[in-house]
Amino acid sequence: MATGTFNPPETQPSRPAHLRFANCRTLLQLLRAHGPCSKADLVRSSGLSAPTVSSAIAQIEALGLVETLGEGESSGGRPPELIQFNATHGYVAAADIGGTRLRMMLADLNGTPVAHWSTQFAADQKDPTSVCSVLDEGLHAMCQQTNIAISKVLHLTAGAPGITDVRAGIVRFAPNLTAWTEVPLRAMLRKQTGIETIVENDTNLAAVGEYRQGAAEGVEDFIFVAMGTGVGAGIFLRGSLHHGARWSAGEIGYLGIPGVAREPVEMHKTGQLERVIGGAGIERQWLERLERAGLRNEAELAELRAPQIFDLAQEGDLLALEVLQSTAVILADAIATLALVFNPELIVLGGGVGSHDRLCRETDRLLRNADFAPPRIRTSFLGTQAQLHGAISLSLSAVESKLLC
Amino acid sequence: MATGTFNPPETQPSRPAHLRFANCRTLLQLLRAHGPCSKADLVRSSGLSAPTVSSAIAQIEALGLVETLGEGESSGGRPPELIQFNATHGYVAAADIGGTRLRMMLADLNGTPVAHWSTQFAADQKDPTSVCSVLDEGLHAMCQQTNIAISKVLHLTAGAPGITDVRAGIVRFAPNLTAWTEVPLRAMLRKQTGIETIVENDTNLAAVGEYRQGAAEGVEDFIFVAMGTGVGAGIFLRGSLHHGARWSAGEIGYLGIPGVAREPVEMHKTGQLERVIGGAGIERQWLERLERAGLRNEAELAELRAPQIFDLAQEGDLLALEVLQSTAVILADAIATLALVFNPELIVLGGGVGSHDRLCRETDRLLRNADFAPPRIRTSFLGTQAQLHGAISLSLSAVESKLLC
DNA sequence: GCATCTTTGTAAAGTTTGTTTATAATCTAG
DNA sequence: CTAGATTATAAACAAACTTTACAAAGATGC
Repeated sequence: MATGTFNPPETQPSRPAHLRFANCRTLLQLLRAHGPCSKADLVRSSGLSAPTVSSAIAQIEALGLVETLGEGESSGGRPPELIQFNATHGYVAAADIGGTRLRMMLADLNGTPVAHWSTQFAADQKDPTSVCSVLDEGLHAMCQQTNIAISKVLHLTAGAPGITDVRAGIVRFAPNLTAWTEVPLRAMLRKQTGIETIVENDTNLAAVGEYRQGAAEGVEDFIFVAMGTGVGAGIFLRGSLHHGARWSAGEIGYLGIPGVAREPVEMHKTGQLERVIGGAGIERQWLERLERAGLRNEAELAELRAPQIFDLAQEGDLLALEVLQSTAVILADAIATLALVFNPELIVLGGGVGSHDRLCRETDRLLRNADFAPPRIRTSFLGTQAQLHGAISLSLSAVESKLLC
Repeated sequence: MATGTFNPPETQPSRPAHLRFANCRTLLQLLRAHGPCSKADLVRSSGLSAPTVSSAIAQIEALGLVETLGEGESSGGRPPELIQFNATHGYVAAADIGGTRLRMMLADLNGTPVAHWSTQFAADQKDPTSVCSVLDEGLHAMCQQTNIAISKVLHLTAGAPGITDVRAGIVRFAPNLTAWTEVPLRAMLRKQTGIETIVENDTNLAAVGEYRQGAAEGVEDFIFVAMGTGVGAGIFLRGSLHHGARWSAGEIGYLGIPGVAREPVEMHKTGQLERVIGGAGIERQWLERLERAGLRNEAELAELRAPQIFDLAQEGDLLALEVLQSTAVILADAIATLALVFNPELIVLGGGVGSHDRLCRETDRLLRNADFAPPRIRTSFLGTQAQLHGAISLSLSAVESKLLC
C-alpha cells in the first residue's frame, strides 16, 4: 500500500508549491524532534540541500514558528546559529468533563503543561450549557494565570464520559452527566470559546494519553481498560483509536460473565460485567462477605470504597483478598476475550479501581495459566491525568497540520 | 492528522521527481477508474494542466502501462485519442492452501480472473515443500492455459489455514495442514516460483475478498466470521485487516459460551466455541438429538453434514431446526461480544456452515432483541471464492506501488 | 602568530516539473 | 465553406530543488 514516498489521500494534483510545503513540514518535525540545532544539522538529518533548508527555514521563521538562540559551540569551524521550535507560538487546551467535576489543562505546542484548573460542578451546573460556560471560565482563568492571550489558544479537546460521535462532535449518550443525550458539544464549545474543538470519549482520551507518554508509549496495539464507577475500554489499534461504526467500540461493561447466562444488552442499564467488577459491584461483594462473616455492623469496614478494600487485601485481610481475587478472575476472563479477538500487545489497567497494583498482578497471574500468549498487563502510569494528556495530544495533532497554512 | 495534500511516511525529503511520480500515480489511478478516456478527460478529472498530463502519460506509456485505442467520437471538435490502462501488462496469482486441496487463480491487473486451477492433495503432499511444488505446478499450468509468460506474473498471495506472520512470511501454526509449525512459506514460495509473495491467513483473505467485491464492499469496519470445520474471524477495521500483535487476532474459536464455565485457552486443542458450533459440533448436536428421538440408526440421517442439517431445518424438520436454533443462540452470543468490543458496521457470515442463509436470518433475529444497535448481518457473497479474490486484491495492492518504478 | 583546514551559511547557475499562452489539427454546425 | 469547438502540442515563464562556488569565522598545527 505504501509507496514510501507520497501517500495522497485522493486524486489531488501535485504542484511545485507542494514540495515546499512537504519539506517545511519535514523540517518542522525534525526541529521539534531534535531540539535546538543548527541549519547544518537539519541539512544532515533531512537529506535536503543546504540552500533549500535555508530558504524553507526562513519561510517557517516568518510564520513565527522558529526561535533563534544565538551562536552555539564551534566544532572546528564557523560556529552554528542555533534555532529551535517556538513552542510558545500557540497553546492547546484540554478538558475532562467528569460526573462531578471539570478538570482542565493548558499546554504549549510541545505538549508541556503550563496551567491547570479544576472545579466541582454545583448541582445545577451539569447541563450542557452550564458545563460549556464553566469550561470557558476555566479557559480564561488559565490564560490569566499564565498571561497568555486567549487568541493564542489554537485548539481544545474535551472528553466526556459517554458515547461520543467524534466526527459530528456530538455526545450521543452520557448516563453520568444527568443523562446527556445527543448533545452537540463541539458546536456549543466552538461557539462559547471561539476555539476549534474536538470532543472525545474520556476513556479513549486516557488511552491516547498512555500511548503518548504513559504505560503504552510506542505500543501500536493495546487496550486501555478503565475500571472505576463504570467499566469501559479504549481501543488503540495500529497507532490510533478505534471507534467502531457507531462510536461505541470498547463498551465492555456489557460483556457476559463466565458461568452465568448472558443477559440481553440494555444500554440504559448497568452492564453485566460492570455490575460485578465496577466500583459498586466490588463494594457489594465486600458487604456480602462482611455479612457472611458477621461483620456487617462494623461501620468503618462497611463504608470502604473499592480501592481501599484492595488496599486492605494488600495488607493481608483475607476477606478483602477474596473480593480482590474474585474480581481478578472475572477481569481476567474479560481480558482473555479481548485478547482472543484483538490480540493486543498490552493491556493497560486504569481508573480508580483498575489501577490498583495488586489487582493487576493477580489478574496477570491468572492469565499466565492459559497457554496462548497473553498480552502484557500493566497499570496506568498517568492515573487521573491520562485523559488530559490524551486530549492535549489530540489537539496537538489537529494543530500540527495547520501550523504551516 | 491529514493535511489534505501529502502524507509522508517518515521524514523523507521531497524533490521535483516526486511531483512527477505522484502525478503519474494519480493519473494511473484515474485511468484505471474511468475506463477508456482521452487525455483531455484526464486533464479535467485530475486538475493538472494539459501539457503535464501529456508528458506524464507519455512516461507511463513508455512503461507499457497504457494502451491506445485509436480515435473516439468527436463532441464538436477534434476527436479524442482514447487511451486505457493496459491490464495485461502483468498478472497476479492467488493460492488458497486448504486442508485437503489447493485452489488457484490468475488475474490481470484489473483483478479480472483469467484462469483457475485446483487439485486435491495426495496423502504425501501436505508437507510444506510438496505444497510449494504443487503450487508452482498450478502456476505454470495456468500460464500455459492462457499463453501468458510466467515472467508476466508479478505477484503471488497464498492463504493458509493457520496463524500467519505476514511481515515475516511465516506460517506459525496450522493444525489442519499436518500441523505445520513455523513454516517460512513466503521464502519457500519465493524461491520455488521466483515471484514476490505474500502469505496470509485464509480467513483474513476471505474478509478482504468480501470487502473488495463481496458482501462488505466499501464497508470500512466489519468482521468476517468463518464457520466451517473451524470457527475464526477476519477483522477488518478502518479499511484494512487487523492482525494483532502476534498475528492471532480473530481467533474466536476459543471464546467462551454463555452459561458454561470458561475453560483455559489451549491452542493445540479445539476451542470451546468451535467445539459446539463448528461443523463437527453441529453434527454432534444432531446425533444427540437423533438419539434422543430414537432415530440413531437411520444411517442416512446420521451421516448428514452440517450444511445439509441446516437444509433440513429449512425444509421444516423440527429436530434439525432445534440444532440450527441452538447454534444460532451461541453464534448470536459470540457476535454480541464482537459487536460490543469492535462495534463493527457489519458481520459477514461465511464458510461452509456459516454461509447458510437460514442460520444468518435466525442469528439476526436473536440479535434484534438486544437494545444496543447491533451490526447488520449478511452471508458471504463470494462463498468459497472469497479467499482467492482477497488474495488477488492484496497482490494488486502490492503490485500497484511498484508499477511506476 | 599565521597559514591551513573545518564548519557554517549564502549566492549563482543549472535542472526538473509545473503552468500559462500560443498554435496546430480536426471535427460539428449553420 | 466558414466559424466555433475540442484536442493536443510547442514555447515561454515560474517555482522549487540541486550542485558548485564563495564568504565568514573559528580550530589546529607548526
